[in-house]
Order: sequence, then C-alpha cells, then structure tokens
Amino acid sequence: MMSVSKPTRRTRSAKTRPTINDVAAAAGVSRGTVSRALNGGHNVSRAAQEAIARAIRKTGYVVNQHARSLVTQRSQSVAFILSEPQDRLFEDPNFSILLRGCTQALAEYDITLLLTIAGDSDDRRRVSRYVTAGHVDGALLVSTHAGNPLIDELLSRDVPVVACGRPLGYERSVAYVAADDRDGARQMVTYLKALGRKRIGIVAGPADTPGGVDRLAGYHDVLGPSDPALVEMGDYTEEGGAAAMARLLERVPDLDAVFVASDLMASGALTVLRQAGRRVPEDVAVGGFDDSSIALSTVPRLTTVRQPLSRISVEMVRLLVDRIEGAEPSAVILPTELVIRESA
Amino acid sequence: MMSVSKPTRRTRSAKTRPTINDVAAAAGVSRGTVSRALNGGHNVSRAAQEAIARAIRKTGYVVNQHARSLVTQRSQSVAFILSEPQDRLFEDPNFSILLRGCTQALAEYDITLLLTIAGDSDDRRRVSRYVTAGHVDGALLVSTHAGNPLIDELLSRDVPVVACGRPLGYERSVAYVAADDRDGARQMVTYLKALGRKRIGIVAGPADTPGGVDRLAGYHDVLGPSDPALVEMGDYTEEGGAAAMARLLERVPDLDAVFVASDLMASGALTVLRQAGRRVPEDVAVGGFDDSSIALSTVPRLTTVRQPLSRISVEMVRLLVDRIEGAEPSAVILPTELVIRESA
DNA sequence: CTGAAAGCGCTTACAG
DNA sequence: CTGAAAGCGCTTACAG
Repeated sequence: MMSVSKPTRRTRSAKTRPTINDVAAAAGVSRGTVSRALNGGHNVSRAAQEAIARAIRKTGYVVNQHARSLVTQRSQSVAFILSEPQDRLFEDPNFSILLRGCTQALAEYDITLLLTIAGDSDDRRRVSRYVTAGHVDGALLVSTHAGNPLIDELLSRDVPVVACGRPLGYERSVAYVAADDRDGARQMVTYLKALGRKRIGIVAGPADTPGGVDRLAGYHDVLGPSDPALVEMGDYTEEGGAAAMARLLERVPDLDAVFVASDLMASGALTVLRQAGRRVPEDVAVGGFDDSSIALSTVPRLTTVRQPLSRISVEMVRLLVDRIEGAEPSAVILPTELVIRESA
Repeated sequence: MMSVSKPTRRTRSAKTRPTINDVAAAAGVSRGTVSRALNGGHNVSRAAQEAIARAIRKTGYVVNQHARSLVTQRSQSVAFILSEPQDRLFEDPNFSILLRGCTQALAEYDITLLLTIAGDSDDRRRVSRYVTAGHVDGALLVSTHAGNPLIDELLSRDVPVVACGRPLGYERSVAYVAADDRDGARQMVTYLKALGRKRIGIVAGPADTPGGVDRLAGYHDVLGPSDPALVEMGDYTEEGGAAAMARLLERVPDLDAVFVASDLMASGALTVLRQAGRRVPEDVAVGGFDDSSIALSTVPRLTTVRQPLSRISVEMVRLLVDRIEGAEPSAVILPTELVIRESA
C-alpha cells in the first residue's frame, strides 16, 4: 500500500478557507451567534441574522463538516452498501430505482447518500473500515444473499442498519423493509392455476436469499407439495434463468406454465422457450417477479408481480433515521401486486 | 426540508466509542505516542508499539476520522461524480469499468471512493454542497456533455478535479485523462476505406461532447469534407443510434459502411440494418467505438476501437492525487486501438 | 524515543 | 437575544 507523501505546498490551505470566526468578525457578532444562526436560527435577532447572511456571502463561508461532526457526532450521511458483485448492480434495474429512491428520501432529511460497493472481501474490508470509522451515521444494506459477514461487523459496532429484503437469520436484530414476496408468489400461482394450467413449474431464486425462499413457499402454498421435478433454481441472472428453464423443459416436456422468480430470469426463460418452439402464452404461460423495466421490453410483455420499490426506499430511509435516533429495529412488509400483461 | 429532531437517547453515544485516550491509558503511554504509532510508527519503540497494538485490540479502538480530518485537513476520500441522468450509468458498461478501476487505484493510496450522481440540478446542488463542504479531498468528474455548471463551482472552490475525457472549454484549467478519440476514428475510417468501401457514413455523438467532436474530426481527417448527407448525429443511447441509422439509410440508400461513434449506438444501428434487410458486413460494414462488452454480444460481433479504460482509471487517480498534493493541472492522452471482428 | 500542550473549526450548555 | 468558555478526538511541533 503506497502512502501519500507529504505535500510541499498545499493547494487548498494556501488560501485557507474562511472559518466561522471570519464570519463572526465580519458580522460583528460572536462565534456562538453565528453557529446558532447556522443551526436553525433560534435565539438570533433579525438584525444579527441579516448581518450574518451578508458576512457569509462576503466571505464565501462553507461550514467545515469535520469540525461540526466532531461535536455533533453526526456526519449527515449514510452508506448505501451494495453487497453484490458489481456487475449485478448494472444488470438489475431494481437497484437503480432503489438507489434513486433512497437518495431522494434522504435528501428530505438533508442526509447525503454514499454508494459503496462491497463485491469481494477486499471491498468489504474497506467498506467496513469506512463505515465503522464513523464516517456515516448508518447504513442501508442491499444484498440478496444470506451469511454476509458485513452484517455481524456492523452490528457489533452498533452501526444503525436497515436491510432491503428479509435478512435471513437476522430478522430480529436488524431492521428491514421487504415486499410480501410470499403473497406475491401466491397471487401469481393462483392466477396461473385459474387460467386452467395443470403443469405449473417454478424457477426459484437461490435458497440463501429471502426471495428464493419466500417465493417458493408461496408457490407451495397454492400447489401443495407438488412434483419436485417442477422445481428449478436460478441465480437471478438472465443466463441463469435460461439455463434453469432449459433443464425444466427437458425434465417436464408437458409443462404448460412457469413462475420465474425474477423478471431478469424470466427474460432468459422466454428466450429458451422461443428456441424450443414453445409459444408464450399459448403453450406455456410465463409469470415473472419484480415488474422491472425488463417486463415491458420482453416479447411478449411479462405478466409479473410488482414490488413497490419507491415505497420500499421511503420506508427504508424512515426506518434508518429512526434507528439513528435510537429506535429499536423493526420490520416493514409492503404488499405486492399482480400485473397482468401478455405472457400469461 | 424536514430536519431530524433531537434524539431522546442516542444509540451510539450510549456506549461511547473508545478514544485515543482509552488506548493510551490501557497501553501506559501518552496520547501523542499512540497517535505516532497509528501514523506510520516513526519514533515509537518496539515495546510501545506492541503495548499499543494490544490496547487497540482490547478496547476495540477505531480512529475518529472527523477528528483526524479536522487537523490533517484531509478526509482520505474523493468523490466520483457522475453527471449524467442515472439511467445512463446503468446502460453504459464503460462507467462500470471506470468505477471499478478508480476504486481499486484509489485503494492503493488508502483513499475511499464515494459515488455521487448528479443527474438533475437538484442532485447537482446537493453534490456541490457536499464536495465543497470539504467532505472529500478531490473529485473525479465523469460526464460527457460540456457546459456542466458543476465544473465552475468546483474550480472556484479550489477543489482538485480530474475529468474523464477532454473537458470542452476547460482544457487549460482542469486536469483530464482522455483516450485519443480522433486517432481512433482515423484508424477505423482508414480501415473501412482500405476494405474498398466507397460510401462511408458516420453516426457521430453530440457536438457538445468531446467524443462527438473528436471522432467526427478523425472521420474528416481521412475522408476530407465529404458529403454532408453521410453525417448523422446520435445521443449515445441504443435507441438514438437506431434512429440515426434509419435516417442515414433513408438519405443514402447506397451506403456501404458506417462508423458509429459508440458500441451502444452501433448495437441500435445493427438492429435497424437487419430490419432493412441489409447484411452486415456484406452490404454495410459497421464500425463501433469503445470496445465495451456490448461489442461481443451483438450479431455479428463488432469491429470497434478500444479505449484503454483501466489505464484511464489509473491515470485519473494518479493525476488527482498529484493535484491534491498541489501539482498543476495536466492532461494525459492515451492511445486507442482498432479491434477487428465480424461487423467490418 | 516520549510527553505536555496547542490547536484544528465547530456546537452547546451556561450565565447574563 | 447574546457572548465567553468548555470540549468534541485527534495530530504535531516542541522540548526533553
């Protein structure tokens, strides 16, 4: 690890930034008054307020956040930790929407969102160090897989955390917001059944993800134990969905419907079905999950289950702010909704 | 704008984090010695080093970065500012590679990368405030369009900045790293010409982007003024590339080659050519630009111009660290390379 | 090699 | 409504 050598002459300290003292002097008041004016303006006269506003403009003053944070113990920023290989981020439109939603919801509280990617263990170490060093007031954790070592570290450091999706194994200890995956799956499978389909397969997500577990459970809620040959597993990628569909088709040639546990995987499944000469939905009805942008670009367009992503963001942020304020961890489960299009 | 109300009882200060004083006490040395041990270990005896290491383990001490930054005037973090609508980020694989490359290069210097997205003017205000408040030591600016108001703000605040790609209008004042777009375009068009193609069109990028300007210039370097009907403009999206290709084809039905200024646009162009019944490369040879992952997934695979993205990341980081240390802005132009596949 | 002390730029009771 | 003062947790000359 290289280390940055000592600068001969610092660019920025050359013209040292104005401090609160400069503002106080220019406004003819004390430092304390300037600080009060900066923090809500309680107990500051109109005259002082105005003089201070002028002085700030004149000096070009910007608060030094490090100094402020040192005393308030707050950084007014939170980390958005993405515990996935980076490529995933760029493949799954859900992440993008979630990211944007959280950024906006946080802005309401004047909190900045810092995106950190913890794809491999090196990243994770760096992120963990950064977060526990008190750079941020809390963390939004977005990952699909269970057994993330980051959770334990954050928990042991008392970093307020809110997870997106049920954090398998940590349901009691970490706050989270999740869509009602199980009920969504139930709705979809009930619908496929109502369509008169007899051989309904499933491409489930990995068993160490809440979506993998809950959507499969919903499927079984409706169909009972069912034929194990009808159950396949994908890894939430397009290729994974395609591969799972191919296996399913080979094993169950008379399949007439399939519930694929994510739109991205469903897109891969559609390709395989087309190549196999199956018409969708005539021969095989296909249901997805997420109602992401992909659902609209597939041919035919996907019947799917909508996750209320923007509400999820808002609730995650609310929970995190509460946690930072000292509230106990709690969970929010949001309803899902069947969206019927052409694929089923 | 809501403001976070005062906590009744703070989660974290409840069990107040250990400070350097706790470590000093546990190790039986002074605060100064602990600090020296933490910062390189110069002038600290072996015995003291070891006692301090033990004390740190025992207390679970983690440095308070705010306190450190307050005195060093360094935050050991830089912002990666993406000045594009967010969707772009997720569509263009180049950004992903650049992001990863910069993260890793910065890690060598023990600097954390913070991704900030400045898509609309609201975002921009927030990012600007964050950056100029001294949260970060510098910024990596990634945007394609000229006239970004953020540049002026950062410059006036003396924030060290390094841009990715030639910052139109700021070539003198901001450091940047760019690929040699013009030469890359020259290589491509020279190659298409050598193939015996007579009617070579171009789908250029927007005129307010360096890629838009330089790649078109390279085209003209080889072909001279040429027929204006052969020149079309796209917006670097897949749909934009498709639309531009359609216009070009309508205007110049005997077109036998086209240089499309980005792989993503080229992918759209290929779709349009296929729909128009043109074979690629037999009827129309197609050249792209970027050598992004898309170039391998199109049918046929794209002949394109490779940008040395990982070298670009490394150079950007090197330049930024230099800037932070007080060096003057400088520019690095990296060579591009023709990659021949099936589309031309 | 080590410790005592000043100081980084702020906020916040406290006394008026 | 306002100012003086303490203190947040660190680093860094300085003197030894």
